[in-house]
Amino acid sequence: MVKPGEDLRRNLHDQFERGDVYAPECPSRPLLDHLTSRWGVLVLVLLLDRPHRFGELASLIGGVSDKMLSQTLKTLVGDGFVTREVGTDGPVRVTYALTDVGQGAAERLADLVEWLESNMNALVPA
Amino acid sequence: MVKPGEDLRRNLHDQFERGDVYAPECPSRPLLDHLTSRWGVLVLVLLLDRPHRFGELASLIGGVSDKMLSQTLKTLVGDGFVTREVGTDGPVRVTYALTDVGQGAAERLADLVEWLESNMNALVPA
DNA sequence: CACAATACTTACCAAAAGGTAGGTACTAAC
DNA sequence: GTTAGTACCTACCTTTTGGTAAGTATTGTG
Repeated sequence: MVKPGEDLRRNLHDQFERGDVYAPECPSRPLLDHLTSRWGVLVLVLLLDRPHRFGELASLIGGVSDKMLSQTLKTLVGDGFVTREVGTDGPVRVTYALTDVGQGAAERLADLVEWLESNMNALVPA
Repeated sequence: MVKPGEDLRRNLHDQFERGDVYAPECPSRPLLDHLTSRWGVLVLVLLLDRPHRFGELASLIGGVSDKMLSQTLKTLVGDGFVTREVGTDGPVRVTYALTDVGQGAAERLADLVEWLESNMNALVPA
């Protein structure tokens, strides 16, 4: 029984005790999209090493624009993969770090990235 | 020394003995994009179980259109992650399977997906 | 020969992602 | 007060992604 005014998110959460990425309406779908987004992967893997400031990420990730980086970070923070901390004293300094869940995801993404970097040559020359 | 007519792909391959996804021109970048594409992930994880036919993939992956599925498969075949085999006898039957490299990638993606399906509830309710 | 099934492809359109350039807000240093 | 640095945001535009619907090619069945 679902009352019309009730929170849809809550219903989905109840409906999928364990996620199923093959179900189009499962909340894990957007999460997977964010984790595997073009810039999201690269950000998360960098944060696995240590927390980074915005400008550090921007210069380490070749080809990313300010706009995309800030958008990507906002999404990851919103999902709960990353924390955003603003330095109180001095000029503007924002540091991004992994949450506990973010750490779990980032480890698996780093595994994929490292595998790809090692095995790239088995793919490209073909 | 690079002659104008020479194969750019070859140069890039020489240049990056080991891939570096943080370098914008590294060939690993597009490969990572294909591996982590919306439908690519789901296809590869399914193929980890066993080879599948086009129609099977279409019905197992909720929400994918024929067009996107065939485009995704074409890309994965082109990269060398997946093989495409057409049955010689009888009506049209096409079977997709992982290559050896595809297997390596798919295992890592499956790891990520399974982690996400288990940890989804630590993220969504927040 | 008509019809169904499978695996596509094509044309058309809408939405999302992404780039560039410029602007903003805050602070510190000169 | 002016300038520089950091971390953004906004408007504008192009490219890519993705959906729908229709059509194609091949083969087997009746």
